[in-house]
Amino acid sequence: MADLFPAGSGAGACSDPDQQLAARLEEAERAGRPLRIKLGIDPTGSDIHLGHSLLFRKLRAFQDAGHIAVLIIGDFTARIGDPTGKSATRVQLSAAAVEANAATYLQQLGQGQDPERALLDFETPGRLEVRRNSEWLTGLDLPQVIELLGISTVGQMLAKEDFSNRYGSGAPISLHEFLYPLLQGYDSVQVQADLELGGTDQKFNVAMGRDLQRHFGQRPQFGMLLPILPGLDGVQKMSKSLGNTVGLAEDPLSMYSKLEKVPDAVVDDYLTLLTDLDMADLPQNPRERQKLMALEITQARHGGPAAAAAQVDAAKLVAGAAGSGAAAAEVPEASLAAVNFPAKAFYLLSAVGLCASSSEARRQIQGGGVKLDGEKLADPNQEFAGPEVLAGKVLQLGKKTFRRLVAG
RNA sequence: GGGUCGGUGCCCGAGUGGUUAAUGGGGGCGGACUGUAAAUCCGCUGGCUCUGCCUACGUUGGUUCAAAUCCAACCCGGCCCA
Repeated sequence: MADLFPAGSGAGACSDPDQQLAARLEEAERAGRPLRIKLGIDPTGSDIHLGHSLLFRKLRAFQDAGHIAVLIIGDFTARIGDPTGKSATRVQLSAAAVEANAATYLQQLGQGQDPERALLDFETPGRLEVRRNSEWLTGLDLPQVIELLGISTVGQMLAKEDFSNRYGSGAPISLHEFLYPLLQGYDSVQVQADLELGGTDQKFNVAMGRDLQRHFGQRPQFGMLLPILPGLDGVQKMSKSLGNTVGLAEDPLSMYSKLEKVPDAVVDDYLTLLTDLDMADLPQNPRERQKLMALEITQARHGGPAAAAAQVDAAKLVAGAAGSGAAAAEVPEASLAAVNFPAKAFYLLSAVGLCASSSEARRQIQGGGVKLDGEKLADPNQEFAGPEVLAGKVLQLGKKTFRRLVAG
C-alpha cells in the first residue's frame, strides 16, 4: 500500500523501488545494523490527528521490526512554516508556543502513557530517538546557510507546485520560505537517515533531503511516501486548518460519532490506512462497514469497552434520546464556579463554553437550538438564581454538543 | 528606488459622503427531513448578563453636522520598470 519513492532526481532509469527498499533491509540485516527511519513533525498545532497517525503507524511497524525511529520535532522549522499545501505565507510561531505543542505531541504519541495504547514504542531501549532540529539549525552560520542555498536553484523551487501556484497567481512568497525544504533536508543529513517517512505531499522535501545528503557525502535516504488521509468531508486532506480532523486526544464519543458520519467514499481508505482489518471479511452493507470502521479506530485509541460504549451512546444521540440517561455519562463536565449568579440563559451558555459569545448564545436560543435536560429553552433572558438549580443538569446545543453542569 | 493598482467582517467580494453592523456568495452554526452523512428547505452568522450600550471597513491624523466612502502621512501586498 505504501507508495515507495526511490532514486529521486538523479539521471538515468530508476530500478524497481521495492527491490531497492528490500535491498536496504537485507543489507541492514546482514550488517546487523538497524535502519534509521526519519519522521519529522512540525509542532505548529496543538493536536495530533488521524491524518498524522498513519505515518506513526508505519513508523511503529519499523520499530517493531527492530529499526530505529528517529522522530524529529521541527521546533525550528515550525517557526518558518512548511509552504507545502499552503496558498499563503504562514504566520510565524513563537518559541514558547512551539515548545508547548511539542510537549503535547509527545504525550499524545504515548510518552508516559499506557504502552498498550501508545502509538510509538517509547519503552524498548534503542528503538526511538527524539530530536529537535533547533539542536543543529540554531547554530548554522551565514556561510553554512549560503552553502545550503547553493544546493538548489530558483528554478527547482518554482517547480514545486505550491510555489508555482502562488507565484503564478501573484500571491507573495517570502524568501525564507525557500529555506524550508533545505532545512528539512538538512535534518536528514544531521540524523543520517536511511529512510524518511512522509505523506505524498512531502515528495519535494524528501527529495531535497536526498540531494543534501549526497552533497554532504552521505548515501541518500530512501523516501517512503504514504497516501494522504482524506478528511471528514471526504474531499480535502485531513488538516487542522480545514477543520475536518479527528484528534487523537478526543474523547471516545466524539471520535466515534465523527468517524461514523464520514462519507461512504472514504470509508475504505480509513479502513485500509488506519486499521489492520482484512478487507475481505468486512460487511458489504455500507452503513455496517462505516460503523465497524468507526468502532475499530476508536478502539485502537481508547480500548474496547470505551469504544463500544461510545457506539451505544452515539446511537442514542441520533435517536434523539440525548441529554439524559446513559449517553449523558460521557458528556464533558462544565463547572459553574466561574458563573456569576443570577445568570441569564444566554450568558450561561457562553460562560460555560457552549457558545463562543453571549451574542451567539442568544441567537442559538432564539433559533431553538438549546435544551436543558432535554427541554427546549425558549427565552434567552430566562434567569437562573444560583448553581443549585442547575447542578447535575445537561445543557445541550444542537444535536451533538453537551455539557453536564457541576457546581464548584 | 520609480510607476501603477490594491488592502472591507471566518474567506471571497459589493459598496466611492447620510435608514450602514455594512448587498451577495462560500463556509460555519441551528431547525425540519433522511439509514449516519450527502442533497433539499428555513433561520442565524461583530461584542457586551442586551428593551440599551460599545467597537468595526490596513494604521494614524484631518476635512465635514455626518466618512468604509474625501484629504495627508505611514504600513503592507500585486504587477511593470530599475
